[in-house]
Amino acid sequence: MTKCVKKYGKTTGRQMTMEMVESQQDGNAVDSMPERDVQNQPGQSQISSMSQVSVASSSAGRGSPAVTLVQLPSGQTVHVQGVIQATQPSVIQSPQMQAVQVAPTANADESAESEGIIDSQKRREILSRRPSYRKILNELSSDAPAVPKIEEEKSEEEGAPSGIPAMAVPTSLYQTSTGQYIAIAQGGAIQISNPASDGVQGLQTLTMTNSGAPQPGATIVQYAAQSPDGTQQFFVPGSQVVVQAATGDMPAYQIRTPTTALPQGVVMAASPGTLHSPQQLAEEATRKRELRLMKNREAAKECRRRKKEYIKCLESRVAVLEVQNKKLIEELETLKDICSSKTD
DNA sequence: GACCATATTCGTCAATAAAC
DNA sequence: GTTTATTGACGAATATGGTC
Repeated sequence: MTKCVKKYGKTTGRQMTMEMVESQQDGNAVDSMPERDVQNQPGQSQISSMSQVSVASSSAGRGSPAVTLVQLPSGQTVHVQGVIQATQPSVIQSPQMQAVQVAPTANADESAESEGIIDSQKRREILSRRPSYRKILNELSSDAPAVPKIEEEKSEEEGAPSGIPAMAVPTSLYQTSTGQYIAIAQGGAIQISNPASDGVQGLQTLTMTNSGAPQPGATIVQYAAQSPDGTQQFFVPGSQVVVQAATGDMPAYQIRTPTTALPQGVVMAASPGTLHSPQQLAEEATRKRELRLMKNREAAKECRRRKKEYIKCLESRVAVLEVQNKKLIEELETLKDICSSKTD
């Protein structure tokens, strides 16, 4: 694997550059592509492979621009409408471009007085963030149909896919020391989510059918990292224990009645709504923080994925524009030749 | 193999935009 | 105005490649 050239240090500006360093032809999956917070994308650049872009043109009707088919190195075929197009919004929106144009004031004093305000406004505008990658890309795709849209996340919002029973809305969420998440839904269903796996594949739901009447007060989940017999245990209401088998590809869970007191390493958490003591409040705050961190963690992952997709889209666009540019140059040369032969 | 430099990945924080 | 989503920035951990 070839190394990447570091684009800039940490003390310098961290503005995103689209400058690519090396090329990689294999078209890796997004997740396998190396990145440094997308400061450099050695696995992304296809600029050097422009020679592999093939073009097929077809003329459109009168007044409408010709449609060009561009075959990208990745095998993707892109329809490019017209060689000369109306000005399109730049896909790379510099924050400076968003700076407010301040009209000159007639009164110099007022101007001086408002200078500080204007400066702060300008600074604020300059520092303001550009629209999200999803938005930029979707706007791009509305301008140019060849640009793929970043799809809205549907897997979570639209519920479980067909064939998989819909999950109950969790009322309490806990994380074990091994990184698994345990959600207790209304009705007693326990959902165990393994963050290492994808989506619902990492979810197991345990429905308590024999737990009897719920205990008054807090819903208690107790988690033991490992019991003496090599299993993971989750203690649930009704003085019962959900035991996870330690071996096997498919984790098996079993409801047991505990025979001993709480093993070492048991973590207890109380559900919201029944908090009274400062300790419980602190636990609730911790729980909320964990939830927030978990959500942000997932959001960061998603953001990075979109960013990679966005950069891939930009690279495709560069490839298309390179081809167009080449065509224009060739056309210009042809016209020049025709003109020179006529004058002779 | 040890060590170093650099690259990559990931979690977190904080600022901002967008949604409500 | 509050909540939620998004994303740049940062640092830590880890991976990778080169040199001795």
